[in-house]
Amino acid sequence: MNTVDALSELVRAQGGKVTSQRLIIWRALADDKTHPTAEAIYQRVKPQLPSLSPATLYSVLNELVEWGELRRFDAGDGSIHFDPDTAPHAELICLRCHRVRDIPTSRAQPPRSGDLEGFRVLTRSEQYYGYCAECLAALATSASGA
Amino acid sequence: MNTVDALSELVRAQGGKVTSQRLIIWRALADDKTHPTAEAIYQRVKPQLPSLSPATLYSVLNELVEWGELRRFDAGDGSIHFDPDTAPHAELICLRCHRVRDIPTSRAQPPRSGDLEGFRVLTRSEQYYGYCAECLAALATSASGA
DNA sequence: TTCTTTGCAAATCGTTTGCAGCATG
DNA sequence: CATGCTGCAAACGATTTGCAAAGAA
Repeated sequence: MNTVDALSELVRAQGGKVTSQRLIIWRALADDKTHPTAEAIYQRVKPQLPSLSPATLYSVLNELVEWGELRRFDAGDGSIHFDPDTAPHAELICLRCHRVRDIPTSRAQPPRSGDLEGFRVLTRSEQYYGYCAECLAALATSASGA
Repeated sequence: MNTVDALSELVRAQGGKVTSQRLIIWRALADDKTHPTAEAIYQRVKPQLPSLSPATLYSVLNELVEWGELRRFDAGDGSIHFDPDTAPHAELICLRCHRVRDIPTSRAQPPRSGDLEGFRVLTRSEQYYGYCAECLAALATSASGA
């Protein structure tokens, strides 16, 4: 995600307004590596902005996603997770306990531009789905136990 | 996604039953490259199984996801999309019109196993978010027009 | 002042749940 | 025959909507 200053300019350039709600939500997201859900972000921001309505939060999150500043992904636990980290990395997602862990990705090779046909890429997302060590153990136990 | 035969064996190995609902849904998904939503799959299967309840469809889809046979991802249009294609490829997703297009990925390099700490990877997912040519044009128009 | 954004609360809609009957193995 | 699965319909919960009031430019 960009800096608060850069986002402010972006909003103004679009004829929008830099409100305190936007500022507080942007700051709450800065440098976040926890892949929070909307609910988690809400709880985090609430103390600084007790009157914040969920509708506003969703609206701000959605615009960040549309600007390519925030990434939204499905961890399979029924709710959507957000990630403001635009540095190249991948997520390891357990299909059983739905925990999410970041891992480095050595390669940051975008697809050949010839394949893109005019598409402008803003963010990339990479996920590895499988089972974490704990769940593998649990599955092995239940399999032999049954 | 695996073949119907392989899935049948997998189900039986778990003490499950190969029902006609599972078979029909599996077949409907085979070789699908359209990234359908649950709703789209429902409409596709309905004619062959008019009594199918959404609950059953979701149940079958969810177990496929947990087995690593089906991939689920967020295209930002409010509903979840599915993809049975396990061959290495990436999706190009437009943040404005939410259309999804497949592109080849030359590299299929999994992360160094040292980083995985016992995690067993079943499927990988790669998405590029941005704007398609049409939406870029529309954005340029509205920007100059306003 | 003007026009975007907020907050509220109700509405929406995709998805899940609980349970009785049914079909598979 | 035993158990897992299905269909139904209600419940659920995350996200969105509409509108009047508030605040940024």
